[in-house]
Amino acid sequence: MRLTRAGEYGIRCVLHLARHGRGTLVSRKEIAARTDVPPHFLAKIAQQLAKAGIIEIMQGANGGYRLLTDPSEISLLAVIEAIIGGISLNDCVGRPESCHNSALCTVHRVWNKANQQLRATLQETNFATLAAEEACCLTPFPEAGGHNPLQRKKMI
Amino acid sequence: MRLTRAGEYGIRCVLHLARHGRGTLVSRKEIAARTDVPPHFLAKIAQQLAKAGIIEIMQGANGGYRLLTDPSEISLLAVIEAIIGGISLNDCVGRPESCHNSALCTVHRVWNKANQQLRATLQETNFATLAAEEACCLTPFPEAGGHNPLQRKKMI
DNA sequence: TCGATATAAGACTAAATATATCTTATATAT
DNA sequence: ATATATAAGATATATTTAGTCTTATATCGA
Ligand code: SF4
Ligand code: SF4
Repeated sequence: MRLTRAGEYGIRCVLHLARHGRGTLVSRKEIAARTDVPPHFLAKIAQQLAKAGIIEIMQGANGGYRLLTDPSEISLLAVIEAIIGGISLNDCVGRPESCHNSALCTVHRVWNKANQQLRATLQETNFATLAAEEACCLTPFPEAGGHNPLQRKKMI
Repeated sequence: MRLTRAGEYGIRCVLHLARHGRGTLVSRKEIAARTDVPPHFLAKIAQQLAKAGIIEIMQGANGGYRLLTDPSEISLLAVIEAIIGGISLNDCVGRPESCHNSALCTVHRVWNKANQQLRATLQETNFATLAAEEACCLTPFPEAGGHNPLQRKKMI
C-alpha cells in the first residue's frame, strides 16, 4: 500500500525536467544530484519513462534527458504507472481471475471504486501545476554547497 | 501499492464472522477453510484483530473467534489498519520527516489528499453492508465437497 | 483428574520484491 | 581519437511478505 522508491524517483525526475520546461536537455548527473536519486537507478527509471513516451534520452557527450511533451500534458498517474505498472490496491483489482469470487464479491467492488478514485485523483494532477510553485520541489538551489539535503531512507 | 495478503485475509475473516452476526463463536478451523486462509496464518491475523478490539478469541476446546461489536460498526478501514498499520500511499505521507522537503512539496500535498480520500472511502464501508448481499463472500456453501474453490496465488 | 481439542506465542523458513550497484557496450561532441 | 555520457543487463543485498513449525496454555467433557 505504498509507492515504491522507483515510482517516487520517477516523479522527481519528471518534476525536475518540468521545471526546465519541455524540450530542455538536462544531464542525468544533474537530475540525480538535484533530486537525490542514485544515478544508476535513475538510468533504469529513465528508460521506463522513455519507453512510455514521456521523456527522450540523448546519448553521448552532453547527453541527458528531455521532456517530449508539455508538462501540463503529463499526469502524475502517467508517470507512476510508467514505472510501477497499473495501480491496483488489491490483487483482485488488477487480476480479477486471481480470486474466483471476484464477480460476486462486495469487497471487490469497494476496491474497484477506491482504485478508480485514486487513479482519477492522480490523473487530474499535471506537472505544470506541480512545478508551478516556486519553493517546490527538492533542491532548488544547487549553489547550496554540494551537500545533499534530502534524507534518503536508510536501506543498507 | 497493493494490500498485503494478511490484510485481505483479515477482511475475509471479519466478513465471515459478520455473516454469523455479533457474538457468534466460530472456530478458526471453519473460518480458515471457508475463506481459504492458512490456519496458522489466520491465527496471527486474528491476534492483531483482537488487539485492535475487533474480535475476541476464545481458547480451549470448542474455542474460536467472535465479533466484539456489531458488523455495522466495523469499517473496512479499521480492519485493514489493524492488520497492516496506517495506510500511507507514499512514505512521506506516514512519515513526513523521511523527506526534508515534505513541508514545501506540491506532490506531497497530492499524496496527502489521495490518502485521505482512500481512507474515507474505506471508512464509509462497514461489514453489515458487506455481509448483506447473499451471494457474497467466498465459499457460501460448505457442502460443496471439501475441495477449495479459491485460487490462492501461488507463492511457493 | 485426564485426555482430547483448540488457540497462544513466537521462532523459523522460503519466496518475492525492492533497491540498488557494477560492468561492458555504445553513442556523440570536440 | 578521446573524453564524456547514457544503454543494457547481470549481479548483489536488504527488506518485506507469506507461510510453517514447535512448544505452551487454556477449556471442555468423559
Ligand atoms: S474475496 Fe473479494 S476482495 Fe478478497 S480477493 Fe476475492 S474478490 Fe478480492
Ligand atoms: S519529494 Fe515530495 S512527494 Fe517525494 S517524498 Fe519528498 S515530500 Fe514526498
